[in-house]
Amino acid sequence: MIDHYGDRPVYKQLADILRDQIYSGAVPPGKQLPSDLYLSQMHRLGRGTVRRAVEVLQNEGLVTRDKGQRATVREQSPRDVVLLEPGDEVSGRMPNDAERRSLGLPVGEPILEVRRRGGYVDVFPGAATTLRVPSAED
Amino acid sequence: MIDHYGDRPVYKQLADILRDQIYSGAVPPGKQLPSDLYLSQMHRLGRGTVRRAVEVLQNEGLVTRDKGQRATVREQSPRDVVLLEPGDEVSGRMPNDAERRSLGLPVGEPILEVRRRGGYVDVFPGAATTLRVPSAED
DNA sequence: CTTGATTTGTACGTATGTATT
DNA sequence: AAATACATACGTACAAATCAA
Repeated sequence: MIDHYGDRPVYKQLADILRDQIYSGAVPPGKQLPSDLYLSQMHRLGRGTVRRAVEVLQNEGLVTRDKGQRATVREQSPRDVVLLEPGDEVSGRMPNDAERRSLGLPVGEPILEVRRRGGYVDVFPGAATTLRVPSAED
Repeated sequence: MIDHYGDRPVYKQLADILRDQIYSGAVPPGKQLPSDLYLSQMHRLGRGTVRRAVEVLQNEGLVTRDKGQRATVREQSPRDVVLLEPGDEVSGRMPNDAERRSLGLPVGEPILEVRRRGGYVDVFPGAATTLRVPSAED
């Protein structure tokens, strides 16, 4: 239940509820969350508050949102495997808006940045890429 | 200038302006952005629209926000170096709210997830960690 | 140290436009 | 064509943290 008098903001409480439903499988990948209107009536909240809650999940990479469609639970992306080389250095960061568009990334997906020995840098979508350190078998 | 009649939403236009000021060094790391009130008057926008713009930059990891303080441009974190091993696999994702708190991560910082050969998983803050593939010198 | 001003955070409501069903 | 649903943008109000005198 939503507690309007507690310390935790209402929109985070709703985000917690919806996140639990996703983690538990009650709303599995590919399925949609209820509409803004339904959630706002169900929990007696303003629509803006509901939207903030869903936005939290979007920024966590759990759901995608498209205009006119209800928020959809993200499926696990098929991962490209990229082999790393000795001396490579990996870090993570969020893309800016232009990068996200040019790489076709959904909101909530980070970038893996690989700095190669030569000095140049490769970027990969964080949730759709596995960077692998070669072992004897490779 | 903000174009109220263009296709690009106003809050993204303002985010673009502020992002440029950060990238260009006009507002360097450690310095603060102008207040909501200043920006809303300067650009003739509602405060909510300004806050959405700054939120964009927060989710990109460019600024941190704390109640009562203006948004601050993030400094480059000192990076811990972690050595990878043969067979390790690296991917990236966003933390959920609980993870972010327990790891002490700012909003907009992704997690680097390292799956080790043995099967267990280590997580590191994406912007404060360099994962290094050992080379001959190491 | 205390007070008052500034500033952010949350939550509500309303309205309009646009995409999907 | 109509109903549903999301996206944007405005406004108001109050609480809480910070800052400055």
